[in-house]
Amino acid sequence: MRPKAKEIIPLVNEIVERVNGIGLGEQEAKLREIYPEFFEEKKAKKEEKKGLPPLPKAEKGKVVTRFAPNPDGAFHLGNARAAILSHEYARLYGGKFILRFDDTDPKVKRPEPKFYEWILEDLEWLGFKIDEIHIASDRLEIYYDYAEKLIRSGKAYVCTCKPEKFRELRDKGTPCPHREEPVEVQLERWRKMLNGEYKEGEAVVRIKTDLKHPNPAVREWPALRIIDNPNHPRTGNKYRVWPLYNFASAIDDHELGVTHIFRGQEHAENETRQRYIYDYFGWEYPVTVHHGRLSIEGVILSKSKTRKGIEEGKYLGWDDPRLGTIRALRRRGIRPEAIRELIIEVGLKRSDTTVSWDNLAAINRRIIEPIANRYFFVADPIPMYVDGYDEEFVAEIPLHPDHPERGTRKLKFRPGEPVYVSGDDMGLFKPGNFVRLKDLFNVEIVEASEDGIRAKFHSVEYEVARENKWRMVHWVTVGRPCEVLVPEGDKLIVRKGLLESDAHVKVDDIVQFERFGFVRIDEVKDEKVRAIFAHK
RNA sequence: GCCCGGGUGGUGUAGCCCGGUCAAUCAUGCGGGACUCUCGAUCCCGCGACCCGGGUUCAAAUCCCGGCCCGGGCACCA
Repeated sequence: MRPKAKEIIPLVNEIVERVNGIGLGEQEAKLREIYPEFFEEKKAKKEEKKGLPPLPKAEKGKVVTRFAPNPDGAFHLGNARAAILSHEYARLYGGKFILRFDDTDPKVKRPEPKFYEWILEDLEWLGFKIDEIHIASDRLEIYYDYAEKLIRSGKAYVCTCKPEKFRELRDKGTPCPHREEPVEVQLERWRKMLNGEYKEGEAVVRIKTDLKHPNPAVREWPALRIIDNPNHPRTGNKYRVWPLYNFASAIDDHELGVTHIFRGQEHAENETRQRYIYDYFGWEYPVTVHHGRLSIEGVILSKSKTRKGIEEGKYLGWDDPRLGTIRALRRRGIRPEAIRELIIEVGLKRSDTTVSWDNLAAINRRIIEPIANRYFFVADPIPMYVDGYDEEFVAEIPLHPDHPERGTRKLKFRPGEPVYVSGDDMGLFKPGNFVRLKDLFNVEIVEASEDGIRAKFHSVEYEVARENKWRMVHWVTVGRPCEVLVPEGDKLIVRKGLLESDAHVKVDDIVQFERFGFVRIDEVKDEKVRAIFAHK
């Protein structure tokens, strides 16, 4: 057919033209009649695409996954990748999903009590069913036990080298003087670590590895260290020997029966380290899936940057609409299903991905479009004085064009009183131009300036506006004060204006301000409304 | 410097393991149109990509070698 494309194209165009001429309902009816399979196929195809690829070595009912955040900051879209994949596969295989707080660094990445709660809250908001919750700081005795076992079996030792000295030896591939000392000596030092005879930085438990491992960074990696006065938010100063990430993770993944691990590719090398422990104990290492880093265009995800911004007063808090934390997305009116869908779409790729906001917005729009009621919000209002219509006129507009059953809202026009239109539409208000005040009537612009617009009534009928292709604008007469916070990259723009008085909105509603965009109602104080912009 | 990983339209993704069915999927975006009292939604049509070079082969996005580019790791952090 291809060589004949030139002849076919006009034919196709003609047919398309004809089909478009017969109206949508009729088109569908006709199609069902002549080609009923089409509808079934379409559905089947969609479902097939949605799913995640099968998980290697996964047995129905036996998959156990976990998500192990450090509660030192709010949960964000980047973390959500590992979390959602873990949870999704647990559900897919009828398995178990574990939340484990990895709060073993009371010093550099200090956990804070509120983040334990927030993470749980955010996961629940995302629709997670959490089967078990564990907190690493409750489990120190368990880590101690395993550490001692490793020391006894000569697989680990207590090293009291100065860090710089140790690094030097390690890089050369030579053992440090403590490595080969007898077990009794090691155990004695281990006791000294626990009872406080060594101070912070003076001793560390190391796991024996291949001294010639090509990557010096995995050689003789540290498993537990001392922290003086940890003042841990959950255990205070009860414990001063704390496991490092690799040790605690390795032990817990085994102890909790984790079968599949999802984590960022930055952890690939940690797996090599952790495997030593599995080998020493003869355990089977879980199946691991490494994914790339997920970021979203123009949104800040980094915990340290966020914290700094908050401290400097640049951000309103962890849920500032400019941020990529889950609470910030929620505050903007992004639905959990949209986040889940996005992450499933991005999938298991190992390369880093930066998705565009458009992409998330498109998914979210599809979800909220049917639920969001419509209202008129006039940003930067400008009065328009209309001559030539001397009666009161009540415009009754459906709350949602596709759902008349939800009822209507009423906007009243009173002769002699101005209607307010948006400064954003100034380009349409040129003398001699015609515009339609949506659901009210058509006017001709007589004069226009930033201070006010004079217009002349033309006609009521919508059809007149449509035939002439006149543009349509939204408007209010009396409105309640309303501001919309619009995140734009690093800036948070405040749009002030008037919201139609018949808008009975409450906090958490996701609505559409017509011709402005979808917003979530953030606060309603007396008459005043604050909303946060989600997307067009 | 040393050690991993990755490069498919503007963006994201499928395909790569097991070479042909790929003149390459789907979504988003962009352009055009239909419909509609929103510049929204819906529907239709269109645009646009296999990092580069070599090799193997009848046949390469897919296998091999080399190069380039981009991420990540190299903490007594997680």
